[in-house]
Amino acid sequence: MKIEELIRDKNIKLTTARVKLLEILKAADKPLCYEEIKNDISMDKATFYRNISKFEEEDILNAFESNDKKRYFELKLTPHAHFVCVQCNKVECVKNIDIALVNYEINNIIINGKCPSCVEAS
Amino acid sequence: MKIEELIRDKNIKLTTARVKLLEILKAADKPLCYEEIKNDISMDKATFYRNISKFEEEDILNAFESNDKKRYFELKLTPHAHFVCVQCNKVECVKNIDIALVNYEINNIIINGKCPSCVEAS
DNA sequence: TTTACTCTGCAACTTAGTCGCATTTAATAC
DNA sequence: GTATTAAATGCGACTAAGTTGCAGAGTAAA
Ligand SMILES: [Mn+2]
Ligand SMILES: [Mn+2]
Ligand SMILES: [Zn+2]
Ligand SMILES: [Zn+2]
Repeated sequence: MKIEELIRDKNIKLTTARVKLLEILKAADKPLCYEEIKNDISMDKATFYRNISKFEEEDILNAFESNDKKRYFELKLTPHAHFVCVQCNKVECVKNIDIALVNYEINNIIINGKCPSCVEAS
Repeated sequence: MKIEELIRDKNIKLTTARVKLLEILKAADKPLCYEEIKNDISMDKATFYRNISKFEEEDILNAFESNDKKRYFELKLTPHAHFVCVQCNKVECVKNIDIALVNYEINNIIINGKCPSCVEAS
């Protein structure tokens, strides 16, 4: 999946800002928030969030609210769950978990709790 | 489980504000946010959140961040998951879902997606 | 290269939740 | 009961992630 094609397939314009943003998200091995991305992009905060919204509308990415009041973003590739540590706020991908709810449409599963190192430390 | 005993078992003072707050949370059949509670309590917003933090420290309640950027609170009784609709922001309890992660400690499972009525409407 | 429309940067704004501080209240001791 | 002390409260000011309005820049198609 090439980034440029990903954008052209959708109803949005191909800009350098968008390509850069999608490249960063594609290279990431976990969901990222604005704070983690801002130093690697030149676009303004408002533009960042407007582009994120566009990507959500176009069904390119998934987002969820973490425990630290920040929103985390990840490209919609293979569906999987996420773990968020309520102590150190680390975000991890969790494959191999499957949940089904009849008549519901599931976008994301977030598991809140303590990660192994925070469990051990407490 | 009587509210007064619940407080006395813990290392916090028994105040009318706390009793009222716990009664509301106990009577609720789903997690509630400050906005949904504020009209039924007389305590200040700061006091509300400070009490919620105390309850969390004392392991009386669970909290999670919803899609609407509000934090939802529920007494820690029988463990179960929660569904949050990304469209109408409705919060529901979901029993009968069980997830285990070795070496992790799970507090809460939040399923994000569209509820049946929002699925139908779209 | 013109035109129409989208995207962008900037600055001002919104809002759930937090913090500092002076006052009140609950719990314990006398 | 009254005194003592530490915790709880109300108020107003503050924080910070994210949003919005607007004017100018860039993209796509003709
Ligand atoms: Mn992931
Ligand atoms: Mn519940
Ligand atoms: Zn952790
Ligand atoms: Zn819904």
